[in-house]
Formats: sequence, structure tokens, C-alpha cells
Amino acid sequence: MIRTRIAPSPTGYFHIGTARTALFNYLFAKKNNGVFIVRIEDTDIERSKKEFEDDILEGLKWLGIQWDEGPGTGGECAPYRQSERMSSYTPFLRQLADKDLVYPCYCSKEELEQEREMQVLSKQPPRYSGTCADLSASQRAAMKSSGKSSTLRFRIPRNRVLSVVDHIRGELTFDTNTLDDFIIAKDFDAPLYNFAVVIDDYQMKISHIIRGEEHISNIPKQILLDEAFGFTVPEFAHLPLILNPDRTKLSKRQNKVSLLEYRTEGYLPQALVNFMALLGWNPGNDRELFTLEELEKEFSLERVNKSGAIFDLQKLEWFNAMYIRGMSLPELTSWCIPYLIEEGYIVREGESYSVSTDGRRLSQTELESIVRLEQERIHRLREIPHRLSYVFTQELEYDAALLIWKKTPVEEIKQGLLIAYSSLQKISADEYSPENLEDQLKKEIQSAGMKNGVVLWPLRVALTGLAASPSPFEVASVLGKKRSVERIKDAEKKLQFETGEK
RNA sequence: GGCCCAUUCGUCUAGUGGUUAGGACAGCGGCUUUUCAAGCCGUUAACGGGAGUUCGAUUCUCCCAUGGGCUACCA
Repeated sequence: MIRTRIAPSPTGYFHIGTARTALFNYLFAKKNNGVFIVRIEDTDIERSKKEFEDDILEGLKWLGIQWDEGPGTGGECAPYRQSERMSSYTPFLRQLADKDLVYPCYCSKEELEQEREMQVLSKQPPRYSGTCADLSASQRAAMKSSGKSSTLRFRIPRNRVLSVVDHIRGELTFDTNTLDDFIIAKDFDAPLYNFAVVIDDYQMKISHIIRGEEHISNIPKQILLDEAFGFTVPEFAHLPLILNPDRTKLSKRQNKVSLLEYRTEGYLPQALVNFMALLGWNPGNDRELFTLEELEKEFSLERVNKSGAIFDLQKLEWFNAMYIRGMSLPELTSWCIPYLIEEGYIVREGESYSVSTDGRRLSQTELESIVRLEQERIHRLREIPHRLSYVFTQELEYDAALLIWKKTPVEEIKQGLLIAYSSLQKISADEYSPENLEDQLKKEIQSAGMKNGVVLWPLRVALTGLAASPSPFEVASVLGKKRSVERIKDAEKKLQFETGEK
């Protein structure tokens, strides 16, 4: 039975790198009809916060990564928070102590730090000198009675070469002589990461440990512990790192690193999932668009790369734009509504919404036709309010000069506006669709013998006040007859004013 | 400093002992067009270096260089 896990530590917001690791663990489990587990590694009580745990769990849910066992869900190996499993570590620690595989170290933090500093200064590898490794029972007793606090160190066997075959990297070997007797617990009831992780992975019957490359150096420590207890060493797969543009490990300084920040910026979970999956994995062909369900079928560890991948925001934007365009209008609309509310353009009224400036009610179809204006144009949902400001504001602010199309004489532009005005007038309010508008407008432009631009450009500017926007037909239809006609009038006035001044 | 890992277009990557080294994003150019976006067409751009093995290496081996990770009483 394949059992994988993501073991985040709630000492910060849900990190993109953790999310990607979670995704790969999830995909590998799903692909192999296995079980995906979430385990919260909060042995560091000082730095762990509930707030961060919530953020992580919410992030996973947002991405659609469901865990089979874990916080909230429970499971046969509950509990899934290390802070709630503390009692289960102590016997294992005792077991090691009995075998003299673990010994108390009375060196203080300060002493160790000083020792390390000296070593670094003299260009020596920073290593634990082993002062407490061979203390006699009486020496220990003396230390203890003098009130010195101690930690528990694991005794590393010397002169051994450890080897594992990593599913991504192939054979990895480690010389135990380069390892320190590391601290596995602050005390018998306060285990540290490298120890707790081994016990938990064993108790939770984790078959495959899929994690970031930064954990490669933890492999030998964990193997040694597995051996000490007689546990079967799990399978390993170490994922390449996600990097900043300067090729260092993805960090806050250079990127938004917290997953949920991407949500607030208007990225879709589908896009993030697709993008993250392709950071270090590929299907072996040219295909790039995958839903989570499709990835569950396609994923394989064999096709994971070895080298780190830069987090390319532009590519993410592209994926996001693709998913925005591919989404159904009702769904997209519901994704966009919070942003329109946040910007203050619309307010919620029970089940429906209204425009905040004039209190006008917006039907579901109206809302959808507004959103449709930008569906093909935005890369992030966040962009939607700014782009649509002209739909919600009363008075447009723009320079009259913007109404001029390609140095056309002002008189011609005025004429163009006139044609636009009369064309719009001829269409009844209930036939005010983009198609009818386009037909009518183009017909009249043609019979007037004018160029499209002389009419359509100023019309569009009159309606939006913008140099770039959707077509005047779409915009007019969304604005409605009354408002679009008014705006043409306003534009004419602007032009009048402008030329009158000259 | 020590240990470990990596190296194909700017970026994500495919790929093979003999390929015009392929795709995608970004860029650039064009078509379309009232603008933007989209779409379509085209285009710039890569096998880190040196030995060796071989008839032939981007591909296999070794060395070097470069980059990265770890080196906590964090995880």
C-alpha cells in the first residue's frame, strides 16, 4: 500500500514550495491508489502557530488537494499533530538510551555556538567536538546534580557508508564519518525533527517520503534511526527545489511565497496546480494543460527532473489567463464578484447585487455580461475592477484629444460621433445587443462613406474614456441604451469645449 | 571549510551514440483590426569547458568550472 505524506511545520504561511511538495505527494498517492496524509510537524512549540496551520490547511483545500488522513479528517494513525503525539516518542527515546545509542549532552547553547564560531573562523568544518560522548556515569551524575540542563544526542556509528536509491536521483551515498552526533531531542519528552519524523513515518506506515532536495542531508540520520529501531527504511524521492529568478531557493524577498497571497492576487487554483505540476515534472510529450484529475492519472516519479526550476511568474500568468478564458461565464462571474465588491463598485443585497453609485440592481445576466467584457483580456481576477471602472462610474474622465482617431480633423470626428449617436438611437432598448449594434453602426458608416475608425474609435472612447478597451458594440450593449447615448452627448460637449477654446 | 546535488534557448522543458536539437512562456515581426485582447503566420535564441571512449558525441566516462542545498537545542 502506497502511503505518502506532507509534513508541514506551521511556523509560517503555506509556502509555494510546500504546496508543490504536497501536490506531488498527493498525485503519487492518487496515481497508485494510495493514501495521502497530512501531518502537522509542530514539535517546535515556540514557533508553531495555529494561524499558520489554518493557513496551510486552507491552502490545500483551495488547491483541491484532499487528504485521506490528517487534521480534521482523522484516520487510523490519529492524531496527526506531533504536539498531540508527544507521549509516543518517549518510549523510543528510552529504548535508544538503554542501548547507549543516545547520550545526554551538557554543553550549553552558548558553548556550542562559540565552538562553532571558532571552527568556522579557522576554516575548520563546524562539528560537534564530542565532549559529552564518553562521559562516565559518575560524570553525568555530577553534571546533573550541578543543575546543568542536557539534550539528547544520537551516537553516529563511525566508518560506515550508507546508500539509498532515490526515486528521482538514483543512488545516494553518505559517509557516516562526516556526520555529527546530532541532537535528537531536547529531553525525553521533547523530540526534535529528525527523530520525530522517523517515528511518525514508521507509525503512520509511510511508504514513500517525497520531499524537497533540502532534506537530502537528513537521509543518513533518518536511516540510522530506522536501523536502530529495526524499522524498514522507506522509499525516498527528493524533489528539485523551486528557485528565485537568481537561482537561489525560493524566498520571500524575491517572490510572493505564501500560497494564499496568490489567491488574493486573483490566481486560480487550477492554474497554480497546473503550473506547479510542470515545475520539475513533465508528461513526456508537449502537453501542458492538465486538470488536477488528469494529473492524478498521468503523474509519475520517473518523469520528475533533478535540477531546480525557477518560478516564472509570466508562465503562471499565462496558465491563469488560459483557465480564466476556459471557465464558464457564471463560474467566472462568481469568482470576480468579491473583487468588484472589494473595489466598492457593487454591493451585495441578499441574493443579488447592485451598483454602489446609483443603486441600480444588477441581474445575474447583467453581471455576467459585464464580466464577459474582460474574460479574454485579464490574466488575474484582480485586474477586473480597474478594467471595468467605466461600467460603474457615473462621470468619465478623459482628455478630449483622446477622441481623435489618427489625426482626423475634429469636424470629422464630430460627424462620426453624430453617426454613432443616430445609429444607437435607432435601436430599441430591448434589441440593444452587440450584434445589432455592430450591424446598424457598420451599415450607417458605410452609407455615410466614412472610415470605420472615424466613428468607432471616438464612440469607444466616449463610452469608456480609455485608449484600450473591448469593442464599442460590447460596451454599449452592457451600458444600455440610455447611458451610452448620454456618453456620446458628453463626448460631443467635450469636443465642443475643446475646439471652442482654440 | 566539509558533505551532497545539479548543469539543453532568457525561463519551463523534450530528446537521441548519427536530429534541420522539438515544444511552451516571454521577446520580436507580420496578418486581422476602431483600440486592447484573442487568433493565425513567421522569427530571434540552447546542449558550461577540457580530456577520453567511439567512425561519430549534446547523449557514455573522468576532470574542471559554475550554480545550488545542507552544515541549529528549526523543520
